[in-house]
Amino acid sequence: MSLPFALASHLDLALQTAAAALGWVERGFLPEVRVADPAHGDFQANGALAFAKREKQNPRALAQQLVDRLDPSVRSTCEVTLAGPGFINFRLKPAALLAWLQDYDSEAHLQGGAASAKAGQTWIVDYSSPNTAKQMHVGHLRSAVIGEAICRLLAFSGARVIRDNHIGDWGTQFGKLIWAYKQAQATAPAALATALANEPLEEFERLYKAGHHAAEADPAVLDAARSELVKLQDGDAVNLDIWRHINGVSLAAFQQIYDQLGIRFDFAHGESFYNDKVAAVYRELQQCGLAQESEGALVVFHPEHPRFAQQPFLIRKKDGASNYASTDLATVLHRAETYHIDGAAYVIDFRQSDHMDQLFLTAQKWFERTGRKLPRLEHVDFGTVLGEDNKPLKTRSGENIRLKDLLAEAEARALALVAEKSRDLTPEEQTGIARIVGVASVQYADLSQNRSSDYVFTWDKMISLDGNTAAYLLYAVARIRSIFRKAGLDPARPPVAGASAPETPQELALARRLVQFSDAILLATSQLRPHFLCLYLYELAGAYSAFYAVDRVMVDAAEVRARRLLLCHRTLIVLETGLHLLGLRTLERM
RNA sequence: GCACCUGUAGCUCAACUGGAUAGAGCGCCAGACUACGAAUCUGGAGGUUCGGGGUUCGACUCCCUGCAGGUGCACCA
Repeated sequence: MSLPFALASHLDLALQTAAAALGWVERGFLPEVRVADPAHGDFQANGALAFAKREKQNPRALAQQLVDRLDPSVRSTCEVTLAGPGFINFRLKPAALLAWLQDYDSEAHLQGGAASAKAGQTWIVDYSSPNTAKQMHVGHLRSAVIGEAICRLLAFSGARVIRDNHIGDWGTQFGKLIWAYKQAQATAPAALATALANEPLEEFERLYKAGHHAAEADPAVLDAARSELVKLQDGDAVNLDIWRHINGVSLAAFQQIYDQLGIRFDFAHGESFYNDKVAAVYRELQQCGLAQESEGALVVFHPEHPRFAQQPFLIRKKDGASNYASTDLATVLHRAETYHIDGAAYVIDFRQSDHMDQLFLTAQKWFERTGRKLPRLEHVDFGTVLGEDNKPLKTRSGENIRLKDLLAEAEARALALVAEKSRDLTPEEQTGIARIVGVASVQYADLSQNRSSDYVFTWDKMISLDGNTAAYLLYAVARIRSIFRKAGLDPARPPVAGASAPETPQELALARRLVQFSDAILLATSQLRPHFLCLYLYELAGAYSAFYAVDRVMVDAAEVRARRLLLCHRTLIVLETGLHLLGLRTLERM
């Protein structure tokens, strides 16, 4: 017996075939197969209900007809029952569970099963995107963490994924910064050189603040700063050098954070990259009648829209300068033409929803009028990270919390816990474990929640080992690995020959959870919501812990031992695969 | 003022986009280690899903309306 990776879509297909024989497909019948409450079965099909409603017929009778036409192979793997007003329930037989588990025996095979969903597609993911000359702070966390998980989910589903860090490297902050830099160079060059050698990004940040304050106090400074900006934008060699220096330093500092989070971009095409591409945007949008002059600026209105009929999409400022609307439009075009993308996911704060809506609407009309094919554009929005006072998370003094400090504190808290719980490990081992647990906890706390809402950042809840946390999942992984280690077995080659089908309630519950991996992947990927995968992994780990508590693995009966080792091993690879998809690192022991 | 998001157990969150008896964790109560890691597991109590209407076999989910909080709305991204 061999079973497909995605059992739900397999059942879906079988039902569609049966429906076609009944002539229902033309009338719009959809099976609607989904994971069921375990009390009812493994999967359920609800389609007969909606169809019966439209056809004004008895849903239960229609469901019965469907079941009668079902291919016999379905009945050989599932118990099929009718329930309630017309639900069709499917419960996999133990032998079928075993067959699936035997087939999907490695991360590579799981991926092979999942890879058909987005095969042949190219997606670009636009995430993280901090501004240069500033340190990354807690406000940059979600885009980076969620964006990385989405990249991995898309790639796992078979897409070619391009990771683009759309950094803010062309903002107005550079005028003040360059002015202050030149000031410092003129008055205290040695101190400047030392500071830049030791903590370059901190120094640039300090310079920016100095420039900002000076400009506020003295209009002459403000003018000077503006003229530095104009010189930069006109290509002044000295200012360009300073600007490059700032960006280089910034990217290096960002990369330290990205290394901790396991992120590596394909490129970082910031706003400056699109400098020479915005003129074409102005020209085309005017030519196709989308853009118009208003109050000296170039804007796009959308007359059919309740808000954007009045609220302009401002693509060129009255002083002629570009802004992020212009560069974002240029970016859409560049990505579409250069990479032939099928879709682009913008992992950006919900506060920019208006901007994204206007961008997408404008791009859609622009592409339509110029005969281009528009890729799917998705705003993957997310809420704010709040402190326990339900206000945006800040330090006690009201500053943004630097991401560097946040991750360091997570590691420190994890270390305190590891040192307490795992006294038998060496200090080096404890530190290594804390590094992974700390960062994973931060990542998981963010990912496990529906990204649409704000979330409250609580140290205790995050690092704690109870509930839906990274540590709970990592602990489950460590316990499985521990069994193999103690038994002297290689988890890469588990001795599972002769395994019998799952039998005890806990074995069955665990096996059922395992075969639903594909559903979790599909759900998380199709909606670009990693929390669905988190929820699944948490439930899987829970099913494993329940199994572990009741069914001893290393028993004498060979067949029982083999099937329990099989369950352990498959749980291990699914947990690890899932955690890696979320961007987390996993552990041997903790 | 207009628009968008959010409102679910004391707290933090789920509920697969209209499906079956709204589920978890924390906290609280009661249990389980001389066998593979108790950082665990098993039970229990806890709900007018913000209020009020409506749509239908069926609503946390869709529509209308009110309330509360957050966010955005012409040159910063």
